[in-house]
Amino acid sequence: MTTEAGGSENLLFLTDEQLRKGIEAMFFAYRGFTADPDRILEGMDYGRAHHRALHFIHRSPGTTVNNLLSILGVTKQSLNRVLRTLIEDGLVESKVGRADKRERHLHLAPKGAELERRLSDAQRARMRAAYRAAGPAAVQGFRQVLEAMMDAEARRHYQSLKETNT
Amino acid sequence: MTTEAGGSENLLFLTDEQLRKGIEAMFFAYRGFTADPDRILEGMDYGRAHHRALHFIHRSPGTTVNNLLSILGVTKQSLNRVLRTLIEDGLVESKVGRADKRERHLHLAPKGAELERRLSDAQRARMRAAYRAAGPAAVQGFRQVLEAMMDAEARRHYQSLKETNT
DNA sequence: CTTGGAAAGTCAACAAGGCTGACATAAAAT
DNA sequence: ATTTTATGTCAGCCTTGTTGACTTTCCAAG
Repeated sequence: MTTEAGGSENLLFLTDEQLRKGIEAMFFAYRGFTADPDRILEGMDYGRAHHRALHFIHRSPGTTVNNLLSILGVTKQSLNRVLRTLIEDGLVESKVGRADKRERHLHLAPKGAELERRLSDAQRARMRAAYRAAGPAAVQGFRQVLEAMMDAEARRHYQSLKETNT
Repeated sequence: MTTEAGGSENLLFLTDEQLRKGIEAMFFAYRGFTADPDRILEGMDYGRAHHRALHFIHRSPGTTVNNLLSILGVTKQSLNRVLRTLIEDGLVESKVGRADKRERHLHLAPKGAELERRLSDAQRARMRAAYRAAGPAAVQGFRQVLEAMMDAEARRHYQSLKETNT
């Protein structure tokens, strides 16, 4: 109980209003976050679910379907629908595992890598602009709060994605 | 061009890897952000869309349908489906405008206020925990980056929502 | 070697919540 | 008097999530 009603700046900002404002920030920002890729995808036969699959296959080449399922947090039926079209259309390659032939290892084919790059470029451009506008200290705080907001399992996945330069 | 390739800590962190990590943080954190209210709503006849409507009606009592549409960024048909059930079930009251009788002004009825509070309590609890874990400085950065990530119109809406104590 | 169970895939059906288009009504504005 | 605005509603479609049932493949333990 070191920080109960003492009102160090540790607690002062935790009013309901402040928390609601944070909630609204998440809501509005997430819309912006998805807006650019969504615009690119509309008209194509793909949607946000395809984008997510491409993103994580790009990030973890050779990942298995099961691993991808657990990262994305959807059912295999839901992912399969998305993955099937990506494979059929030649954006993703599915290779039978060498050690365990039940597993499928997923890689981006050139077409998939190209679409992923287009989507990612757009999304990173917005993220870069936001980072620049807010500054380096803000970015650190941004990441800290988001990480603390994740469920434990999501945080595990998040942390295990490599980052070359923190 | 004061900060081009100079590598002050202004730009060093803007590698693609860092930006991707930010993108992933948004993805995983948003899942956590919606998880608790979603759990409360499952089994009820309501979903995330109902939650959003309740939230913003609570925040702006007496708001019109058109204003709510513009905040939520959906079509009137989509909102109407949600709003109709909330009104029929007695969670939301729709009052014909006094000045302009075409408008409907929306308020939470007691039942609606109670559900909104349950949902908000859960969501605020997670936000509070994340804020506490990350600390006050991080919170400021979090909000700055999110605000910079919004589309201009969303930012307008965001900023016009009152906050008693920044 | 057989068998249990994990990994993957598929089919069917359904729900939430987006969307468009068309149309109706009331009231305000011109 | 006419047009525009705010709202509501019907019908139909799409994406992306869900459950449940079932099959095939194949590793690994008995």
